[in-house]
Amino acid sequence: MADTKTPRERYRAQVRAEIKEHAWQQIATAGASALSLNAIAKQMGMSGPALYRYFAGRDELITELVRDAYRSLADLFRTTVGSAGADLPALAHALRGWALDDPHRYFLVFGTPVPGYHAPDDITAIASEVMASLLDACAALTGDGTPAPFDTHIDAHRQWAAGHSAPPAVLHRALSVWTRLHGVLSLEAAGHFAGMGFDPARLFEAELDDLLAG
Amino acid sequence: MADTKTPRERYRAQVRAEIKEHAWQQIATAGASALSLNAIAKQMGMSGPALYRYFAGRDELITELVRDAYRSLADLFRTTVGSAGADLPALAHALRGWALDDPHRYFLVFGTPVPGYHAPDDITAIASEVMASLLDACAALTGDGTPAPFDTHIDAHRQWAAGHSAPPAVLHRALSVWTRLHGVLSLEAAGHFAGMGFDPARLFEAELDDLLAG
DNA sequence: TGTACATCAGTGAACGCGCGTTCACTGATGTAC
DNA sequence: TGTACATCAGTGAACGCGCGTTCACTGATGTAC
Repeated sequence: MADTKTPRERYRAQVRAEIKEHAWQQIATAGASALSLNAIAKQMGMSGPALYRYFAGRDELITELVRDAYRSLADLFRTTVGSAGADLPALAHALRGWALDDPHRYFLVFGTPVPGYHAPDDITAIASEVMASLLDACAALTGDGTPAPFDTHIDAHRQWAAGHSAPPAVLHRALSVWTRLHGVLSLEAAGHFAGMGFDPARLFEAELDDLLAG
Repeated sequence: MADTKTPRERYRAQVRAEIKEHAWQQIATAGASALSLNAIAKQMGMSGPALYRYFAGRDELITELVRDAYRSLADLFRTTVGSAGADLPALAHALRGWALDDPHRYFLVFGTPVPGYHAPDDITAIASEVMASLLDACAALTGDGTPAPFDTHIDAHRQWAAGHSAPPAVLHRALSVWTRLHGVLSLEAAGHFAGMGFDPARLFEAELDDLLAG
């Protein structure tokens, strides 16, 4: 009873994975809006309708990709915390690597949502895993920053922290880290610094340093 | 010689404007990738090919929309500086209003660029008008912040500042303001704070306060 | 080990759709004498 | 003021394309006796 999967199940899983690989390749090239089932099938040497054996349709495939993207980020954060401890710079650099590794994947998660699309519950659960790692790293920082008026507000609305018992200053810091890193990364990933001349990596470091000192 | 435009020219300009209005409406609803010439024509009660009297094609229309969006932001910043002075909070709030007024317009300018699309020169010229207002506001701030290692780097790569004679700390601050406000605004505009419970406006204010104090 | 049956991956044709774009043409508006 | 002509907005048909998706079917793989 070493492997309860039948050969057919293993074959199915393999083809599903292959479909997703081609889907990612397509997204990396032209963005999520250009994702096409027929094009994937053609790349795999199959006919279009064959994919319907593996996914109910385009929407299900996209949802699966979003889930995998979140999952990969959550895993990355977890292993980073596991090896480097709850270290904010380590998380920040992990995030940067992940974002620049496949910018379109980053935007699939943190960019404009597909109009009319609402993420299923299990995806928001993975999202709060990511947030939990971030909160841990923020809680481990020594300086808690200066208390701001926002902190009392955030203390009253902390359900997004998913039971994390952190003081409001830490919650505030986690939000700040998220928005500020996203600010630099999304502009860099979208190519908005191209042609400006400076090195985006240095701007990222400067932002991170300020974040740690603040 | 009060108006050198012939009636035909004025009619053309009016129809062009009407086409763009419908285009914006369509973008505001479903994003830029869903923009369709045929759909616009149908909305205007015209046949599809008629639009080719006014735009060479879809690409030219989109370029025109991007230009207008930049133009509207540059004008907004200019009039803000004109009435409130080079006041960073005033610019920040103007930007926030502009972003939330039409999130998809915001993303058309600051989001993922259309794959393979490169902005013509006059658009980057308008973009540096926007940057100039931002630099003015940053230069007017009293505290210049603590000098960072990044400042020497940015001093060596300052061509994006378009001749603005600001010390490196001001350039750095301007970049920081841009990335940080974009971080909060893009996440808010894309709806990523929805369901988290707190008030995005307060987070924006907290970020701005910290930006002014830093 | 062999046979009968069920499961299921994949095909090819088809449907309906909307897209951007071209082309020849009509009919109204403006211009020149 | 009237006539001849040029300009140009808009139409309708057509082209070729790719999309997501359905359906009936073939042929291979696995299962039960």
